Amino acid sequence: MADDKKLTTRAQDFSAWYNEAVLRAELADYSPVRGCMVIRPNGYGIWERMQRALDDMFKATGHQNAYFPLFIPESFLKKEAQHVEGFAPETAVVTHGGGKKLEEPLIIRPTSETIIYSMFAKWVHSYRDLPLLINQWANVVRWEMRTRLFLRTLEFLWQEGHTAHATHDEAEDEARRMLGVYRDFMEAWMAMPVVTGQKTDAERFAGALRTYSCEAMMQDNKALQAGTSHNLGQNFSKAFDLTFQSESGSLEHAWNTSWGVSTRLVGGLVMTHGDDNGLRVPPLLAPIELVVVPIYKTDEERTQVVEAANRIVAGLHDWERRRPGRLRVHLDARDGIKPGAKYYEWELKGIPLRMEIGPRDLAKEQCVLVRRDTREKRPTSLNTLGEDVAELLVRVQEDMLIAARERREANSIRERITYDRFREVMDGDGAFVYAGWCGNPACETAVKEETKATIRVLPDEEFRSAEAPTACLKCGQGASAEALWAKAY
RNA sequence: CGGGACGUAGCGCAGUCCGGUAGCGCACCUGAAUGGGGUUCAGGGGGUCGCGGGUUCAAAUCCCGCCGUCCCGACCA
Repeated sequence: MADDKKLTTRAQDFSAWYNEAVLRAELADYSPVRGCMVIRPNGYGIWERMQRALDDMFKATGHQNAYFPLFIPESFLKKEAQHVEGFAPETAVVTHGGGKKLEEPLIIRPTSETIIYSMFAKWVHSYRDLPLLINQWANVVRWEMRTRLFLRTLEFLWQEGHTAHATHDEAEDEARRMLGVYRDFMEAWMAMPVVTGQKTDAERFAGALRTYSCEAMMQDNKALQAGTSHNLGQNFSKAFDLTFQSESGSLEHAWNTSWGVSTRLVGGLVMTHGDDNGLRVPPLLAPIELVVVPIYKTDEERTQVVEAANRIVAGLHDWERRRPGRLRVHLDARDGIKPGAKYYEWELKGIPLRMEIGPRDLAKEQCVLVRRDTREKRPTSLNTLGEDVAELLVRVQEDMLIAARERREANSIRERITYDRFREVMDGDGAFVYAGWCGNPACETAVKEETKATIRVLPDEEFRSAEAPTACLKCGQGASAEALWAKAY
């Protein structure tokens, strides 16, 4: 819809709005291969900043980066029974190489547990080799039936951490710790609040003992599984003979964890913060934090204003040396495009802060700063510009998280709810519903069939309701746990 | 794999019923004016009409076959 200047209204069709927003903000494009996407520089810039921040966090928690092969022998995948059952239906398989049929087909990794733990088995001999903490940045392939830009593509970029530990408790601590790292990242960097907790057996990773996840609420009140962390127990170490000699001399199987987040986060960012004018990117992740738009009529004015703008940008660069990290500022000096058109373009891309500067401003030694999140305009003196910009960026980052959290809570139901009412809610606007679960998988399945909602997680304590639910949402029998029920992407 | 729709310029579409010179909007290029929230005017470039076959003097249009995409279900980070 190149001639339609406004984005589709979210209320009418959030999915249509999402596709439109992603394409028009030039985050991604469709590729010639169905279900795969091309990430454009603007989208990759956001992902790159996510990558860097996460990588720093992984380094700080003692993990090292490594790289493992794209191809996995078919027999490897089959070594862990649940794992192959879970992933076999969605694998891409290479059967020919060099013009000849291969003796053993090669799977294009849907995830790397098998190849990584087969190597861990070579590297680990003693309890002194543990814990082994590895992360890899890679692309993986899962042959999904239905795809959506960023949220579910056949091929996607991600990070997968894989660790080996001497005891169950150490592995459990690691899985929980990395879930916390994800949560911190999503809230502090993405301004995207999440509910953490444990997955039910139905939603557990194929081959894991326990799966933990971060669930974020999108603007259509659906949940997005934004990151997962698994305690794999000894399932893979037994399948790949990953053993070590303990301090007491006995031979034992190691305990593994794995955890990952993907380019799906970029989609989550769009679905959390976007509005009818396009994206809203939190300052910490914005490839450009501040865009300067000069305003002028005549050529003389243009010369004068652009020169002044260049001076101001240089001044900001000078000032920024006192601030950690370089201020990412862009002067949009393109001629022949009216300022209004530039405003729309940068708003569409979600640049958090805009500076408008023209002859009238220069005469008053000021400029106008405009926040993308609230679109609030504020005249600002050029003398204190550095401090004001820095302060505004911090405030925008904070306010976006607060706004997202308020929206989530406004669409959460914690009061006791009947199943009929629950069905109405799920048929209507949807919500995060905190209600009891008896622990019976049959109830979970029945609800999924009837409403398409599932148990997203059994929330961690801090997310649970003040009063523990007493009855199962579906069967009304005694509740053994509180569950977060919602529709999901 | 079941149900529905579509395939015509970079994007969005009209034209198909009723066969007769390949069109529109946006984007792009040139020029001029304009410039504090999506500028205006004038000129211009760009398409084997998804692919293959058939009917016909003549096919985007009718017939047959194939391919592809999107939406709705089952699968999923």
